[in-house]
Amino acid sequence: MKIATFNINGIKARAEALPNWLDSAQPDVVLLQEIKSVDEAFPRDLFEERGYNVETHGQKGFNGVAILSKLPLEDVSRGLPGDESDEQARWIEATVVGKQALRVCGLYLPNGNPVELAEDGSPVPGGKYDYKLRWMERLRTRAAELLAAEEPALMAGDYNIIPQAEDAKRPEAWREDALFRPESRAAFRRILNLGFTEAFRARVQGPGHYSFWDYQAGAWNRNDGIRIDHFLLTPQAADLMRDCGIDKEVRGRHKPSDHVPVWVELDI
DNA sequence: ATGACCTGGCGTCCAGGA
Repeated sequence: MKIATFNINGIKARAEALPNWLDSAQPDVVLLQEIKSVDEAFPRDLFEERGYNVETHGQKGFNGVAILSKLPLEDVSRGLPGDESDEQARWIEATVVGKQALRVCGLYLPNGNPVELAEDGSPVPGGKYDYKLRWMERLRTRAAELLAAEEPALMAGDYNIIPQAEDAKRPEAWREDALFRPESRAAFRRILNLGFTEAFRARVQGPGHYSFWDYQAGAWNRNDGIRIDHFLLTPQAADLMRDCGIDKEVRGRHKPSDHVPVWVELDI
């Protein structure tokens, strides 16, 4: 089973590029981020006519996540638990029903910029960086529950986290950025250290592997990228992993998103 | 050498992104 994550930066703007990629890559399951659409406006037909079941968790203008699956989806849940007042659409999960069940969670982790810190170095409450770190605390809680179930499960999406210096072409440029600051990376490691496998780094070592290139300043042409889209696998899912990769060439196609798809192949 | 983008929205500029 091939499962992909893809931050599409607006479903309307990707109404051609996304189906084209689906037709060439043939993923069984796709976790989408930044659909930037309400549920009613999501063009389900584009995907249903290709044999996908569609589940969305949309929001007007910003954010928004969705799941496409050629296999049936059950027990769909929308919104990251832990804060009833959080109205941002950044989390959706469902069980993919095949020979063996697979729980998939799609996430769009807050960017966190601008970083606002108090004099003691703590994030200013109510600020965007504070929201990011608090969201990651809630993510850790949900992650621990997934591990406790001891079943094949994964959390994939746009984490807005550059895990290590080798995951950026110019790490020094990101030193003070919410994507690379020590608190952000530590929060990511705390989740990993619960017992997840970061799929890409289990397969590929070394620098030069990115999943995002800014539209500005010719970042793509200079390969000035960062790796911020990740797959975290429970041990039961990691044991099933056959391969993992990044569809880099998608960034060079017509009217691309600024992110490219990342995928895993599971023996399930 | 320098500068440089894209998306959605009660829109023709703004907010948000990374």
